[in-house]
Amino acid sequence: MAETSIFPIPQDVRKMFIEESRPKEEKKSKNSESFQESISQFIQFVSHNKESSYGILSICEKFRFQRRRFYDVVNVLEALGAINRINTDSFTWLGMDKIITTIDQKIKDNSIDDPSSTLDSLFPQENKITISRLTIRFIMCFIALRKQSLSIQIVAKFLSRSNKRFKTTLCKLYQVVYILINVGIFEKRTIPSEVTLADVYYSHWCQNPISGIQQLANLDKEAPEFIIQRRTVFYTYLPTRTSTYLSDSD
DNA sequence: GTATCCCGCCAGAGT
DNA sequence: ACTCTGGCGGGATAC
Repeated sequence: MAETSIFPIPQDVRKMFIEESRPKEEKKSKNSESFQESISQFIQFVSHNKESSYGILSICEKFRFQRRRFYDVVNVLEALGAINRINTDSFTWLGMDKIITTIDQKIKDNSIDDPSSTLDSLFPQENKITISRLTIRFIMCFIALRKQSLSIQIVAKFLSRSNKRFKTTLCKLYQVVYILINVGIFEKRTIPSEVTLADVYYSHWCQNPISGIQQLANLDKEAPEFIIQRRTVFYTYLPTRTSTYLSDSD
């Protein structure tokens, strides 16, 4: 009897199937309100405990994250600078306050407040739709437009304007929103399709005076013209005649 | 019908 | 070879 393998014994039980194989128990409702809980409990935990580093696998188990989902959470938080990945299986928690810093830096690096920056220059092509890049871009939309609320549909339409991957972009934006709501960056949604930036962040990123330009009123009304201009372009990306159903293309 | 988001396949990257 | 990562988007569910 050579190697073959009647049945390869799961040598590494620790990994794989942390959650993947659990839905054996009949149908058990339909969804997992646990994902939300997992996220907030995780944030809670990690904000208090000041440990040098955490293991991805152990966190998954501890908070019952489906592995695939935890990667999403980590990527979003890492993009925002709250987490730093050390290596496979471990990361450090830098803190929620790092988010402000991270975005502030992006604002500078990308000349978001430069009147000569147009929407197209600020949001270039994007073939791979990574959740981390979408996270940053989405937040940048609020800042570039100086808006506290945006329609997720239009944002998806706008961000996918070149790659034609509306469906995928929209799905991912929803994932990002879902996570960021539980992290406190976005507020709970009330109006369908509308996503609102939490006050603290809105006032920090969107109500600060723009460098060169005159002080601006924090009202949607009296924004500098270049902001108005961007908004005009942005709202060109029509209110999709709905369709999560029309997969990509078109 | 539309808005949300659950879910996991499978292709690449990493070791 | 293997495992780890995460792009991708079908399709179920909620409203």
